[in-house]
Amino acid sequence: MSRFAGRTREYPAVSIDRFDRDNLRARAFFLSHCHKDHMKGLRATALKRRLEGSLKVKLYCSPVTKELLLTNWKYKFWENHIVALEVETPTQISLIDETSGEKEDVVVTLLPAGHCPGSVMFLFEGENGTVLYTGDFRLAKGEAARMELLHSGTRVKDIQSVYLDTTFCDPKFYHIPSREECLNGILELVRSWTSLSRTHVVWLNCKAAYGYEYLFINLSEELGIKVHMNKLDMFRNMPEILCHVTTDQHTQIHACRHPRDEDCFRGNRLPCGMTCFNGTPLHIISIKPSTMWFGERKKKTSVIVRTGERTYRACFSFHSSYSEIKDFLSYICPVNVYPNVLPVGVTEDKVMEILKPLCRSNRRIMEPRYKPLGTLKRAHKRELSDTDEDDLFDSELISIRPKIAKQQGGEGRPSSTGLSENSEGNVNESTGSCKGTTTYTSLKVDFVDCEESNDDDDDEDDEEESEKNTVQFVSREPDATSTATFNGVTSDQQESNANIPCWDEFFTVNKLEESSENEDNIPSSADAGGSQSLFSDSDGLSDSTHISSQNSSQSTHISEQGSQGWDSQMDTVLITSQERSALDLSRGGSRAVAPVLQESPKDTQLDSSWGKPPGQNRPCAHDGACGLKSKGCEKAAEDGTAHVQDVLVEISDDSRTPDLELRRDSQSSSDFEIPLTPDAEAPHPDKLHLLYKKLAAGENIISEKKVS
DNA sequence: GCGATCAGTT
DNA sequence: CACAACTGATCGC
Repeated sequence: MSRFAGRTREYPAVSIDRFDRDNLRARAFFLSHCHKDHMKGLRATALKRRLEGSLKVKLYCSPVTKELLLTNWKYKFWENHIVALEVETPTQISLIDETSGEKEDVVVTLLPAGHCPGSVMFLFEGENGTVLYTGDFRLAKGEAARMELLHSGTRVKDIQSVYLDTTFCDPKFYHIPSREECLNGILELVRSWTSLSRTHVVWLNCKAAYGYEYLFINLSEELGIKVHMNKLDMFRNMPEILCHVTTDQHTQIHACRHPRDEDCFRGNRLPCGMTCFNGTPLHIISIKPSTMWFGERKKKTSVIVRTGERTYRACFSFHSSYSEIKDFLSYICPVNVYPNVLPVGVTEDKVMEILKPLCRSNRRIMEPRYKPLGTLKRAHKRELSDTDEDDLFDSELISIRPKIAKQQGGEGRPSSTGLSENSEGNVNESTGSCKGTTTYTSLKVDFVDCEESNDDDDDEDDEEESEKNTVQFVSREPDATSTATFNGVTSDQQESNANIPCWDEFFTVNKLEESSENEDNIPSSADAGGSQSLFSDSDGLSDSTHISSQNSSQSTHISEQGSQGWDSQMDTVLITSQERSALDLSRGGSRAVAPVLQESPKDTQLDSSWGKPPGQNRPCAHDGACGLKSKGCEKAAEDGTAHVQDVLVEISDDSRTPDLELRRDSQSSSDFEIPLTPDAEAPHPDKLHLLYKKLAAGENIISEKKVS
């Protein structure tokens, strides 16, 4: 949940995603997306009064968000006070204080956030610097690099502060399967079930919130089956969504809800009341989208987990994973970063320990003396602000540009973002910065899923036993060791940074190494540390993932989980990924698996999944709607990375309980490689080494590689 | 009675 | 596990 209090330090005259208390005095309001936790106070009487007493106060949001908001009668009163701003279109807004007449201009740009229909990030540019408020977002690795408006010429804009969605900013959420992978897993499961007969239907147990639309669209497009919903008037002006959903209950895919929908399901009834088709009882399975994550080392596993005789859990995430967050932030490389969310059980200090190393001023901290290095990386004008800490802005900002002193007070409300990073800081724990982090380690914990399968403690009671057979995955990856590290963050980051050499690592490797065990969290740099391996790369292979794109690949596979390994009874299993190939499949599984589905349409589409439905390219809503830009999609297509290779489905006994085994190729991808820095070329390991040596010796190397 | 908050559920 | 919502109880205006 967002703990952002509504205002940024730089532009306190605007309130974003919070409309209560002091925010009522804002000169302009911004709404990043239509989820309740970002709409606090939006329909309160205090705000209504505020609107009545003003001619100028407006609420700015994307066209899709406006549509979704106004469709709800409770927000109808906003009708004459909302201004929809086109996505990716810089717009100047004058912030006028109606009592004093004071005016301040800012240019705001909406950037697609990939969180739910209409979700955007807000980029503010004005006298107090450039500020990015991300709202909630899910952007794959490299996505920031593709956003033109985050750049100025070939470089990333000089961003003063980023107010970041840190929902999964904890090493335990290191990897979350890509949208493509998740979508394909669900698609194949739904396909295998619904193809058995007209009475085999699927209930998508989705939460009452926007964000699943791209799933519905894709299932409908691929299978030709519309998705049943309770109502769809909110999409009346969004044809690309509307044509894939229906209020007709006679369909095989349902996403309808009922207050007691779980009970309905247990009684073999759909939430909408359907129980049979032409007199024949329905065979219903439920698929519950939920977040599944994997620690750095264990990135394998299926994106679908069977949790009961007729129940499945499918991986689905509205937020970026830890590695995606780090990739995003390190690419932006702002002077300051403020977390909008604190992951459960994580303190602000801990989050800041992770984020600060990815910001400009901090780099200094890590290697104070070698400032020159910094220049190596980015040509920006960076100034050295030093104080990393406290004054986040002041000193630095000032140096950079004329900034207004005023706000300090503003900060007063710091609650929201926390800020004071250190001030309060307790920091300490770890002292050694990096290492400290390591602790998180709970590596082992990362896993997740499997448990359910085995024990099933929780959820579904009923069926447990049967299930056992089902679930699966798990596997472990043998070597993971060092490699993993490397792949993980490190590579990402590097990629994102356009292969910028990492000086720190060069010098810190050793230590890092030691800690390697837990590395996940090590600050990026640290990861990089692993870089040695980078060079050697040998191991890298094991996971190959990183290199190219990766993530997708991993996703699916197995997970380690030492605990129960596969032996358990899984009949199903699914694996995926290449890696798997590496492993031998011989798993002790019990039953044979019959390949049922042939290949899926290969290319078809994953891409479209998100973005725009292929067929239609109507620009509008969807950018917002889907969040992702088509560009990305296309790119994926080009790479040809994303495909589902084959799927195996095992139908265990009767048709009713299909165990599915899906095997997917890892290559699917979600990410493609993208050179982040346009002109940069990948440094050759040897060269890098040389460079570092020179640098260490104080020699000049500039001419050589000037990045960007 | 409405709204905000909190705990518990899903 | 988490998210985003919903439900119900409590408290205050």
